[in-house]
Amino acid sequence: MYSFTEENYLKTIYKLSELHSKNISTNAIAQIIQTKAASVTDMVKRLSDKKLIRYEKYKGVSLTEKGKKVALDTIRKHRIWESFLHTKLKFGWDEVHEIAEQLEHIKSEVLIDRLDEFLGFPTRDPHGDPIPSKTGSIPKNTYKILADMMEDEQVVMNGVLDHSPIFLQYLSKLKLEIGTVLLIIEKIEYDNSMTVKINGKTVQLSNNVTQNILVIPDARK
Amino acid sequence: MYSFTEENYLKTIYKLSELHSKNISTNAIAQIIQTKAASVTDMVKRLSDKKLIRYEKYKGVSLTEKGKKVALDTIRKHRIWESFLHTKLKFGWDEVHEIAEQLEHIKSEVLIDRLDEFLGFPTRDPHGDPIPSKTGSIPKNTYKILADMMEDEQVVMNGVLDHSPIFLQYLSKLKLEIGTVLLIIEKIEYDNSMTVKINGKTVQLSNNVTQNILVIPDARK
DNA sequence: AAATAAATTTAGACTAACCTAAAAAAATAA
DNA sequence: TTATTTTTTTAGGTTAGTCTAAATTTATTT
Repeated sequence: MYSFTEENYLKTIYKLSELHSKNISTNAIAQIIQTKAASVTDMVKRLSDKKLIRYEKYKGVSLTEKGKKVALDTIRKHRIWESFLHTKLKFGWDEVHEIAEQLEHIKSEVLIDRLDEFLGFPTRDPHGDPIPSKTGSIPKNTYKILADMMEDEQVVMNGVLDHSPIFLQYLSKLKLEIGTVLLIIEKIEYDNSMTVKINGKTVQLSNNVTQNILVIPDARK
Repeated sequence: MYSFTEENYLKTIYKLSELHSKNISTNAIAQIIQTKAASVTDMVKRLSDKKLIRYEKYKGVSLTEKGKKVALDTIRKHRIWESFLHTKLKFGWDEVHEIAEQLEHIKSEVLIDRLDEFLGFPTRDPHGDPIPSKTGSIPKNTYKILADMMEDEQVVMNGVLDHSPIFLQYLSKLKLEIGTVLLIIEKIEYDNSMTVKINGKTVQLSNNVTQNILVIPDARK
C-alpha cells in the first residue's frame, strides 16, 4: 500500500509525462507538488528504491510499469469521485477537484468498484477527462484544440486543458460546458481571438481561452 | 484543521467517556488505538497543549468542549459515510465501519452537508447508532438491552453494542437486523440464554449475544 | 572556452507519530 | 504498612516527509 504522498508524486509524474514525454525534472515536480526541489530529490530516491520510477541523478525521472499502474489507479479514483461529486452531490465542475484530491487516496478496491457501478460506469469525468479502466487502460484523446479550428466549422466542446476553478467558472458564465455546440464565426488574426456562437449568442473568446478548450467536429454539421 | 491521528484520539476518548464517564486512562486509549502507552502519553500532551483535552499526569484525560466538538464532528462524518455505504453502495453493516474509518477524515464541511442531504438527513447509521447533528447534539439512547427484557415481551431490535464484523455477520445469519421484531419465549436461568421468535422462527440466543442487542418495546403489542 | 546562471543534490535539522527500555508513581496484596 | 504488581511517564531512537543553506553539476552566455 502506498502513502498519500507517494501516490501524489506518481500521479504528478504521470501527468507531466503525458505533456512532455521526456524525463521529468525535479523542479517541474516541485512546482506542482508545491514543495522544494530538495524534498523532491529525497522522495524520488525512495520511489526509485521501490522500483516505482527510474531515476538517474541530474537526469530526471520516468515511471516504471509498476509506478504507472499506481498513478493510473489514483487518477481513476480521482475521476470517479469527481463524477460522484458532480452527478450525485451537485458540486460544480470547478469544485470537484479539491475534494477528490483527498478522496482519491481512500484505500478500498471494492469501494471504487461499487461507486463506479453506482454511477453507471462513467467513461469521462466532469471536465471531459477519460477515466482509466480497472486494468489501467485509458483512451487517447482525439480531441482538437478550439484555437486550431477553422472559420465556419461547428464543434462540440469536449474537455478543457486548464482545470483551474477561475477558468471553469468563466466558462460556466458563458454557458460553455461539456456538450455545448460552438459555431466559429470569425478568427481575428491580430490577437488570435475568436468570435463564436454559443446557443445563439455571439461571444468573443481570447486566445488564452481557446487554447484551453478541447472540441470535436460536430457530427450534425 | 486536525490530523487523522488527532481526530482518532479524540473520537476514542469520547467513546470511552460515554462508557466510563470517569477520566480516561492512557492504557485504555492505547488498547483501542492499537498503540503503546508511551505513544499515548506523547499524544495526550500535545492534545492538551491544544486545549482539546484536560490532562493531569497519572490522572487520565477528559475532553474539553473544543475537543468534544471535534470528536462529535468526526463521529457525525463516520456515521453519515456508513449510511451512504450501506444505503447507496449496498455494503453490509459488517463492512461499512472499516471504510468509514478512512472517509471520516476527509476535510470538507460542505461535502458532508451535501451527503447528508443526498441521504435524506438520516438520524441513525446502519448499526442503529445516532448521528450527531451539525451543532454536535446527539440523542441519548433510551434503548434497553435484550438480556434485561421479560418473558412474553415483544420488542424491536434497534441497535448493537458490539460492532465487530463477526457479531454482525452472526446476526445477519439469524435474520436479525435493525427493525426486526422479537418475541421473548423463554429466559433460561442456568446460562442466561434466551429463546426468542424471529419472523416465526424460534432461535436460542446466548447471554453473550443478548447483552449486545439493543431493543425497544414493540408499540404493536 | 571560460564565466555566469540555473538546476539539482547533499548535508544537516525539524516535526509528527511512533517505538523500546528504564524509571517513577499509583494501586493492590500481604 | 511495607512489599509487590501494574500503570504511567521519561529518555532516547526511528521513519516519512519536509525544510534551508551550501556544494555540485549542467546549461547558457559571452
